[in-house]
Amino acid sequence: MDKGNIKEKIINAAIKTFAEKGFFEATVDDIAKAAKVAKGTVYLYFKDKPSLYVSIIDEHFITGFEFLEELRKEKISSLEKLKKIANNWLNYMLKFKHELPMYSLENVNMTRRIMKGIQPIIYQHLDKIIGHITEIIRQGIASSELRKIEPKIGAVYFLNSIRTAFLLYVFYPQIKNPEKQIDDLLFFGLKRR
Amino acid sequence: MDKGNIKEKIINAAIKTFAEKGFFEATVDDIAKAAKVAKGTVYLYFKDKPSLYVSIIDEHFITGFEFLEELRKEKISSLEKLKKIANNWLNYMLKFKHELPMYSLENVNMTRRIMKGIQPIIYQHLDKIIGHITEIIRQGIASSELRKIEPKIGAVYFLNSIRTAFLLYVFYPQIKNPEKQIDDLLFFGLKRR
Amino acid sequence: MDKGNIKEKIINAAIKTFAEKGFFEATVDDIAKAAKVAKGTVYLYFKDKPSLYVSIIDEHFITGFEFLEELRKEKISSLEKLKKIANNWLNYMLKFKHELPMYSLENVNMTRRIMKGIQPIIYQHLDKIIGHITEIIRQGIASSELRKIEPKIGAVYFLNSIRTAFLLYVFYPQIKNPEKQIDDLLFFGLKRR
Amino acid sequence: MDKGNIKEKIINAAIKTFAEKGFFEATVDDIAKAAKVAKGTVYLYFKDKPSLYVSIIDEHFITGFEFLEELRKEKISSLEKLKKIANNWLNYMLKFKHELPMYSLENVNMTRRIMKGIQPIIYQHLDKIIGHITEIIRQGIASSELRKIEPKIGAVYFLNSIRTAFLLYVFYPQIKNPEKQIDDLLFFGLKRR
DNA sequence: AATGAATGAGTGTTCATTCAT
DNA sequence: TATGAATGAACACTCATTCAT
Repeated sequence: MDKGNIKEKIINAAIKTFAEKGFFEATVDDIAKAAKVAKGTVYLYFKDKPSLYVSIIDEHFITGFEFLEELRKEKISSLEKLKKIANNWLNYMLKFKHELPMYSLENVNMTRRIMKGIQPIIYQHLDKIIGHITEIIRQGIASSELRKIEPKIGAVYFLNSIRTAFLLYVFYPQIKNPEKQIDDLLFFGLKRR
Repeated sequence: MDKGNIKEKIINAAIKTFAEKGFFEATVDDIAKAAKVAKGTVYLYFKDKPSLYVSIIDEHFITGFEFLEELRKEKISSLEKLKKIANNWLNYMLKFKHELPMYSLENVNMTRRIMKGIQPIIYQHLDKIIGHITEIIRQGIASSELRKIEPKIGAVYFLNSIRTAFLLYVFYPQIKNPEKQIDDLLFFGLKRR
Repeated sequence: MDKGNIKEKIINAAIKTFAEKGFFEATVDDIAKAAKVAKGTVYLYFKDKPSLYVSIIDEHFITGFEFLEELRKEKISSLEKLKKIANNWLNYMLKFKHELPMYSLENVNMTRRIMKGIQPIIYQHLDKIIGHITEIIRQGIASSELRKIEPKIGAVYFLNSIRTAFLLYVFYPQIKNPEKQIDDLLFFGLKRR
Repeated sequence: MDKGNIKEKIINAAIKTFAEKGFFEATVDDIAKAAKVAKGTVYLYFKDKPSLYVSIIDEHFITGFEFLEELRKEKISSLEKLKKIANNWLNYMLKFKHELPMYSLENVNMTRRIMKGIQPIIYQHLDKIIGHITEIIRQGIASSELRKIEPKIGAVYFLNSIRTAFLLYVFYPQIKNPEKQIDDLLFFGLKRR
C-alpha cells in the first residue's frame, strides 16, 4: 500500500505537471516536488521520464477500454452505444481537458529520440479503440441503423466528431452545448435534403 | 536573390528538421547544418528559435489565406466551395504531411514558457480561417444548400472532417481514397434514412 | 560541514579565478574546475555568475563591517581608530591584493546589463563603510583632534589615502613602507609650515 | 582627410560606447553603428577590439602629457603648478566622467588574455605622468614650498587626491565644491595643530 | 526504500573577426 | 576603400540521471 501510494502520488503529480507544461518543459524535479517526494524516488518507480509519461497515457486509455468493455455487454442499439460513448468521452475529455494535448495523435509524431518508445504504445492503444468502435459501427450497418460505409472510416470519423465538440467547448466557450449540433451533423450531415 | 536564397534555405531546413524531430528536439545546430550555413547565420534571419518556428507556420497559413481569398471571387455555390477547399487542403496536407504535427491545435497547447509567443499567433490564424469558412457556410444556409446549423460549428466540423481524411491517409494507408467516404459522411451523415 | 565545504571550495575557487581573469573572462567552467566540482554544482549554490561574484564581494565587506563594529566599542581616540583602520585594511588589502580589482568603485561602473545587479550592492556597502568612518571623523572633530572639515569628505579622503598606500606597495614595490609617509601626509598635509 | 575623418568618427563612437557599456559589453557592432560605418571598416583602422580601446586611452593620456609639457614652461611655483594640474584634471575628468572607468589602474588589472596588451601601455603612461608630478614635487621641496617627503609618494598621493575630489563629485553630488576641502586636506592634512 | 547533492552532456545565443563583392 | 553577410568558437545555464548515505 505504501508503495502503491507513492507511485500514485507521482503519477498524479506527473499528470498535473505534464498537462500544465508539456513533456519537454515539465522537469522531473517539478514532478517530484508536486508529488512531495525526492527526485530520486521517481526513478525507483519509473525507468525514465518517457516511461512516466507513457504510464499516464496508459491510465487514460485503460479507463477508455474498461468503458468500452462494459458497453459491449449492454443490450442497446449501436446508435445508442455511439451516443453513450460520445457523451461519456466528451465529458471525460472536458474533465481532463488540461491533459488532452498529451493524447493527440499529432503530438505523438513530434519527436524522434525521446518519443520513440511512446509513439508505438499510443498507436497501439488508439488502434484498439478504433477497432472497438469499428465493430460497433459494423453492427449498426448490419442492423440497418447506419448507412453502408467503410466501418473503419466511420470509426475515425466518429472519434473526430467527439474531438470537434471538445474543441468547440474549449476554444469557443461562448457557443453553448455544441455537442447537440455535432451529434446532429454526425448523424444527418451538412447537406439539406 | 542571394539573401532570399539563404533565408529560404534556412526555412526549408527548419521545416524538415522541426517536422522530423519536433520543436524541442530539433536544435538550431541541426537546422543550420541541414541548411548548410553556420549556426550564427540562422540568427541573422530569425530572432530566435521560436521565431523561426512561427515563420514556417505563417507561411502555410498565408498559403491558406490566399487560396480562400481567390475562392471568394469565384462564382460557384457554397457546396462547391467547400468541396474545393476540402480537396485542395487535403492534398496540401498530404504534400506537407511531415510538418503537420506543427499545426495541431493541441500541440500548440503543449508548452507554457517557450510557446507563449507562438500560441496566440496560431490561434489568430486559425480563427481567421474558421471565420472564412463560417461565412461560406452561412451563405450555403442562406441559399438553402445546407441545413440550418450554427455556421461556426459547421465550420469547425468541416475542418475536422478534412483532418479526419488526412489522418486516415496517414495512419491507415491501406484504405484507399477515404476522402470520398468522408465527403459523403460530411454531407449526408452517419445515419440511414 | 560537507555542504559548507563545497560552497567554500567554490567561493575560494571563484575568488582566485575572478581575481586572475576578471568577471568577464572567468568562465563558470574555470571556477568549477578550480573548485574541482562539476559546472552544475556551482548552480546549486549560486543563482548565477553575478550572484557568485557578489557573494565574494560581500564576504570582504562583512569582514570590514565586523572590524568597524569591534572598533566602535574600543575606548580609544578617533585618531587612534583611524590609524588602526588604515593599518588593518592596508594589510588586509595586501593580503588579498589579487582580488582588489573586484572592489574598485570604477570597475563597478564598467558594465550596464550584467553588472546592473552588482553595482547597487557595492554602492550600498561602500556607503555604509563611509558612514562609519564619517562618524569617527565627526567625533575626532568634536574632540578637537581633527581640523574642522566636512566629515564625509574627510572619510572619503581617508579611504583614498589607504588606497594610495596600497597602490604604492603594489606598483612601486621598491619604495619601502610607504604607509608611514602616507600617514604623515594624511595628517599633516603636503605643505610646509 | 577622409581617412582621418573616418578614424576619428570611429574613435569618438568608441569612446562613447566603451564609456557607456564597458569594454566587454560594448560590441564592435555597437561602435560601428554609433560611428555610422560598417563593422568591417573598424578593422581597416584598428587591428582588433583591444587596439581600439588602447587608442582611446592613448588619446586622453596625450592630452595630459601636452598639458604637463605646457606647464613645465610656465614660470610659476610648484604649488601653483600642482593647483593648476588638480584643477585642470578634475574638470577634465568630470567632463569625461563616463569614460573614467577605462583609466582606472585597477581595471587594467582585471583581465589576462584580452587586456594583456592594454595593461603595460597604461602602466607606462601612468608612470610617465607620475614622473612629471614627482619632478614638480621635488622642485617644491627644493624651494621649501613643500615638506620633505619622498617625491614619488607625494606624486601618487597627489593624484589620488584628485581622484578623491572626482569621486565625491560623482557619488555624493549633494556635497558642493568638495575640491576646495580636498585641496585644504591635501596641503594641510587632517590633524589639528 | 528514500533522499537530494552532484554530475556533465547538451543547447540557445552572442559576437569578434573574416572575406567576397 | 568600404561593406555587411557569414562564420563558428565560446559560454551561461538546464536538467535527466546517478549514487553515496
